[in-house]
Amino acid sequence: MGRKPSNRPTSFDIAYRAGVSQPTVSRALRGSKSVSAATRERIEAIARELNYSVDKNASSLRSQRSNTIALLFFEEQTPDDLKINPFFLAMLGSITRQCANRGLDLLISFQKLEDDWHVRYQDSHRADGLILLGYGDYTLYKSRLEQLVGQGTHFVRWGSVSDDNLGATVGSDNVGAGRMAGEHLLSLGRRRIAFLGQADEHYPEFADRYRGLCETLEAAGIAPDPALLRDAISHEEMGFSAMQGLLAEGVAFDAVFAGSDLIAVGAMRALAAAGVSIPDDVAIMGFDDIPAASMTSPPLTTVMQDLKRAGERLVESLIAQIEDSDAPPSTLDTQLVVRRSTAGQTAG
Amino acid sequence: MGRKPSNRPTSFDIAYRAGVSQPTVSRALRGSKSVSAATRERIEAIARELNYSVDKNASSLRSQRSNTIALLFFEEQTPDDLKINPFFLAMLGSITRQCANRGLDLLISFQKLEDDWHVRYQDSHRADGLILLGYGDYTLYKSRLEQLVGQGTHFVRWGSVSDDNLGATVGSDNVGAGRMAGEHLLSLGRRRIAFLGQADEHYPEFADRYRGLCETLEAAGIAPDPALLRDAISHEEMGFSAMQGLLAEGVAFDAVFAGSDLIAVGAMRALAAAGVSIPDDVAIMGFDDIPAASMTSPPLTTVMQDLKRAGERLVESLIAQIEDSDAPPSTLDTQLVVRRSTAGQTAG
DNA sequence: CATAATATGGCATACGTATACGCAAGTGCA
DNA sequence: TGCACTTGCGTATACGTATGCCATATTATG
Repeated sequence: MGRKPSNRPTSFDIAYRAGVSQPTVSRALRGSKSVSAATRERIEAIARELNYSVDKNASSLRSQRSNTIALLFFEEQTPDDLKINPFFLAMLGSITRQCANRGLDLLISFQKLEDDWHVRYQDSHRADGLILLGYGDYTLYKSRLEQLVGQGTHFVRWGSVSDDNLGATVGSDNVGAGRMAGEHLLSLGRRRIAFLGQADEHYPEFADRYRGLCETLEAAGIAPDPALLRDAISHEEMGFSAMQGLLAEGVAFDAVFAGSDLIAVGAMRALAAAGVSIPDDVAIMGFDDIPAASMTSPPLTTVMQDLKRAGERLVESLIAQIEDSDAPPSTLDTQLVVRRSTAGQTAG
Repeated sequence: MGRKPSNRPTSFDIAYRAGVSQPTVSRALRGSKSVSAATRERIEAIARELNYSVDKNASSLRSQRSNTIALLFFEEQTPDDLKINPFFLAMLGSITRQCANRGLDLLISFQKLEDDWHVRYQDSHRADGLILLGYGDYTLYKSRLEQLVGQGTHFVRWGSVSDDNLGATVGSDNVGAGRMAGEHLLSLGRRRIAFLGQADEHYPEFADRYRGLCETLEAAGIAPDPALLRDAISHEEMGFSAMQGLLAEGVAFDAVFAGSDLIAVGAMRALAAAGVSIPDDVAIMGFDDIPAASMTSPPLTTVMQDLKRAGERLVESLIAQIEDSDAPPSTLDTQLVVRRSTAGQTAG
């Protein structure tokens, strides 16, 4: 192995040149107030000159703090495929930026929901806390969360805020977004609105979105029709087959609210294949505003989540938890993005 | 700060219960051959029972090996926007999986090309090596690479393999892919093929793709027309304006080869806005096969890079370099994905 | 002027593991 | 039986930093 004698400077080297002790170097570089400004500046100059940087491993070992957080993605069933939910990928950018701003390192990993990921990070002092992202059957997910809580592991997750308080949760206001979607579709004169997405306890986010839709319908005096609710998890294929099923049954509908953009994209394919015109015959909207949403034909109306703030809150919340064991749940507003898939007859 | 007395077990605890010394525990868990099978099994059982896991910081400090690699993304000019090139995001999945398979942790970070990212990782023993991903002005990039080489930092980068050997490089066969694209368009009877992408020393990958195209044209007895070469870096807006420029000049062309899918998508918008029919008037193809490529209208013909193997090679190559200072460059084959944007008149 | 309170920085040590070295017991061979 | 060699493990120590505690110098306070 090409291990050189490693003339990498240590804090002792800096100390020697600065004429101080090693602990003083450590204190100076960490900004301790018990080092005079003059001494600190001298030390900083020498450190810069020698290209010194604190050894992360030694520092973390001694201080028992890694200043690192781990970002864990889940896939329901890893289909040996490398596709990642584009929505979570988009959030990655925001989280990364937050971590950088706060001087935290970010470790990332993809996990199968059923694996033993929960013991790996904090026990080994790799990370001070975890951020969990991923759709997946919540009843399975939940057991893992309970173990994390039991271990005292710090974590935040992205998800439905309303349910049981297992750890800190940050999420969009899914019920509100569902209402907003319903109002939008109603305002276009649509009355028979189908929902594609598994709206039960296994997928609380979908359930919340559906609930918002139902609330709006009921407020308008329309009884939600169970025949217009079709299960689908967040994959294009699921959206395609869910829509095929709906069409096959011959149930009448004039609008579709898909639980995610991926589902919507699949559904649009099925509609196109069946010769249904969008939005003339059927208006359709999705959720997430993934990059592809603006490229479908027609471009897809959707609900945009506030990714930037999501990343901020997730990181902030985790840090709060690590430092004070206090992290209130946090709900984010969403925004409707109207495109041609729900445009009135006038729009091009 | 909620720091508990930390009853987390150490290797001493395991040693005590197993009736052996601490070093024996360490050896057993690392699979050293100088521990008998019986002893190892006993130790492993106890470790499992106590939920012990090796302290990463202590281990890395002592062994001077972090078993971590850092993945660095570059953006040319971070537009305060959180959008990341979808092609690189897709590669993330592959790299992550490779790292997991090899028991490596993966640190990720986004950098501005002009920042001082190059000193941060290896010096501090955060990571054993770097994987660099990103488009960007190569003349600027290059100076950073030279510094990395000077420091003796281990790194691999994704890029154009043909040029100067600054560190290990893994990349697609861009020249070959350019040829393939040219042949495809020629086979459709197109003769006036525009190229959108900055094909100079600043962007070697685009230059390679363009070169492949030119080689094919020349082999067919067609002289490449400089008027059909338009600069564009990999952003949708650049593709849009490049195409607008081309249209404004009134140069005749019947096909477009875009240096990336993002450029192609932008160009398609400009074509659509100008009332040019795709593919009847102009055939267009891109490069990368990003998820959105299949959703444009018409769906975009493109060149698919082998992401799975790319991730494998990048990680393998980096490990080889860390262990033996040996890492040959590696070129990957690409594959043409024909969709309707270049389909013959017959196809739907 | 005496005493107390700060400010500054040194000394000793701990964080938890991995490895060079040595030692004892066991094995093979003559 | 004697010797070289291997197996299996303990002893001692190093990796590089951060921090509790103490000593000295400095200043404030009466």
